[in-house]
Amino acid sequence: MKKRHTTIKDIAKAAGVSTATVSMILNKKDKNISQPTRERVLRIAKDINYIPNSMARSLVTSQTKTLGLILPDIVNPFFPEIARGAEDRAREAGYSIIICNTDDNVDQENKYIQMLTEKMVDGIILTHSANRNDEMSGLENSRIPIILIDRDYDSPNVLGKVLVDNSRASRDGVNYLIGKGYRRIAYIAGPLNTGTARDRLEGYRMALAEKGIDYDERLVRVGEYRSKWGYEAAASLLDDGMDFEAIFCGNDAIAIGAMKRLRERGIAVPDDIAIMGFDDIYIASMVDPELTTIKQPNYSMGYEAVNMMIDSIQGNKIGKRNLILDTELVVRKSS
Amino acid sequence: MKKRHTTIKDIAKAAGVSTATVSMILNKKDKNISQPTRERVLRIAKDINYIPNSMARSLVTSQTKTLGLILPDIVNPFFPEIARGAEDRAREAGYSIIICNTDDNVDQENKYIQMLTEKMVDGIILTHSANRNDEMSGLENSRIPIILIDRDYDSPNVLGKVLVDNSRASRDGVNYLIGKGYRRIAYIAGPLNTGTARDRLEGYRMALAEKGIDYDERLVRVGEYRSKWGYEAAASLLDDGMDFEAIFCGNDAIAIGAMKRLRERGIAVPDDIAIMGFDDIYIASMVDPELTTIKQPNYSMGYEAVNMMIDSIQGNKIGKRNLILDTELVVRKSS
DNA sequence: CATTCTTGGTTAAACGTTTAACTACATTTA
DNA sequence: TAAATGTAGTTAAACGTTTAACCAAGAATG
Repeated sequence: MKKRHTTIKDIAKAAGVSTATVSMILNKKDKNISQPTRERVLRIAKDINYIPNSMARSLVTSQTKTLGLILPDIVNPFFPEIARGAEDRAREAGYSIIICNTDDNVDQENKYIQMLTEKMVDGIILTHSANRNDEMSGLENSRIPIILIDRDYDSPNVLGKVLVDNSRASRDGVNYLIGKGYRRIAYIAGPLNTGTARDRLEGYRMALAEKGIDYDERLVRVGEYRSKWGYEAAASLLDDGMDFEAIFCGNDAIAIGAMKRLRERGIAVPDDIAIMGFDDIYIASMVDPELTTIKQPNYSMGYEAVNMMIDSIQGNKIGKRNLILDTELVVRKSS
Repeated sequence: MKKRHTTIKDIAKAAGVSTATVSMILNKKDKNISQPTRERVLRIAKDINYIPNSMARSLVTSQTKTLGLILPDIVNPFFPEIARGAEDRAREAGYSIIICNTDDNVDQENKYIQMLTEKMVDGIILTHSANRNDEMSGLENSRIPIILIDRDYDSPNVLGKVLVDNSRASRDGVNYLIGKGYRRIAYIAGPLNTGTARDRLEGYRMALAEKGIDYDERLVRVGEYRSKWGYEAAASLLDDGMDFEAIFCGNDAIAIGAMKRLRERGIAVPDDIAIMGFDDIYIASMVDPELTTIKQPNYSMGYEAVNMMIDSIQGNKIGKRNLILDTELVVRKSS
């Protein structure tokens, strides 16, 4: 009593036509099929509740209508919106998305690329985890098209990129702070083995340089993209007796951690010290005071990456394409 | 110049054996294959960088090693952990996960079930979106195994459930508040067409009843699971001139919204009014004051659901199985 | 009226695996 | 020594589609 699914053959038999005919009708490649036949076949298909088997189809067309989405960790509030944007565009185009969490582990990433290759996905959207010291990444010898998202990386294998200009965004943010009159601005950075952290730090330095403010490296702390780090770094800045009027943070998580510590020390934000984040994660508008930050277009990144992928799959070989999306300064209460 | 992948046939030819032999070796069903042959085949497979085509395999085995995960919205901070738990267990077992966002739209859910069926996933993990007025749900005539998560629903088609006892958890939470001496406790509920909201409200009433506190319906507001609703409901409670010492909220989002409004009105939490949430989302520990709440085991829910699914796929037909996971009262500063 | 087009299909191969059934030979066992 | 068992494979069908190539008969064209 093996559960057999109804197939195109069943329809063919019931309708008294060949499977080819059925296939053509179901795929609307039916210019030369008579109306009565078409209707009969469609009717029967509906009656027996026919569901196509896309494995079989994929085997012959070598298209799975499936995309892989590899990112560090869906639990990190930065990524769900990306995933959602990706999924939305995918659905519109009839694609589905397999999701993979790497925890920024290159080995894991490589395994996933391999797995997705076996599953014959039509493309991969990748937030690449390679650190600078990249041992040969699986990205390099993948045979399926890859679009990079959020993090830049150079490889002949990537077909496109969707990024933001972190350095510029960061510069704009610091400029805003300077414009508000703050001069001594501390910076709590993320890990410098990531390109985003390097670029953001560079933007910070550029902004200072442009306004003729000296770069004081004692005001800069390098760590991780986590609120725990912000919490620690803020303490260390205070304990070192630095004087500063504002803290620009590598991302919102850091900012929130820092704010927490300042609050514990009885320092008022923004009256005593202003705080600025980066990302505009969901939480940013809910903390007290609401966080001024630089909004990354996460949803759009996901959406556009998939869009680019689909464009390219459908043969509009636009060649290598890079998309730089705009960030937006979101002024709230913390500055 | 069509891009052809290397197949098992290429290996077979190069090794001078049949494809069956290669297949057996690659799948470790190779009891009666000689060691030299085995080594030769493996060698060649590696050399030509062979990658199996799982479409072809799936077609014959009718197993895709893929699971569908249908949930309302991955952007809602409640769900990423579930997704992560699911993905982690899936990966351990060699499965991958297709993710689907329904926005609590039953039509969308049905379309996804259909799509996943076409893709021949081995199972579906579903946070069901049906409201009470459920027009025939696609769940009912799916032919693939379904495991329900977070939201209960009765259907012969579901193979198992992973839930928490919302009513009990809620009762425990309110009991805690009562234990702390609060008597007049308001309740800001989620939408009562969801089972979770109904159960949580019931728990609230039970706790009151047990301690002989009158249920005052003017202290109860019903709305949505969003912080905006908490923000509005808090205002309405205050504006109606109700007196109360604590607010128990249907979830953390509501609680955060309510806290925001109280702050704006200059009401101190917890000194003037205590607040308690439900879920323990990531943000809960970052707001000020940190939110006392009831932790749902989201990661475990995802993990266990997939685990149950895999168990059942692998033939350990344990029959219909329901798993009720424990919640945990997390006492922080807001109460 | 012979030819070409159109209409309405059919046939059969192909996609890349897995797997049940078979073979051929060598070795054990009764 | 005949039968059974073990070893090392091979053959071929099957999974459910798609699609290029073919076909037959009537309609239109020159």
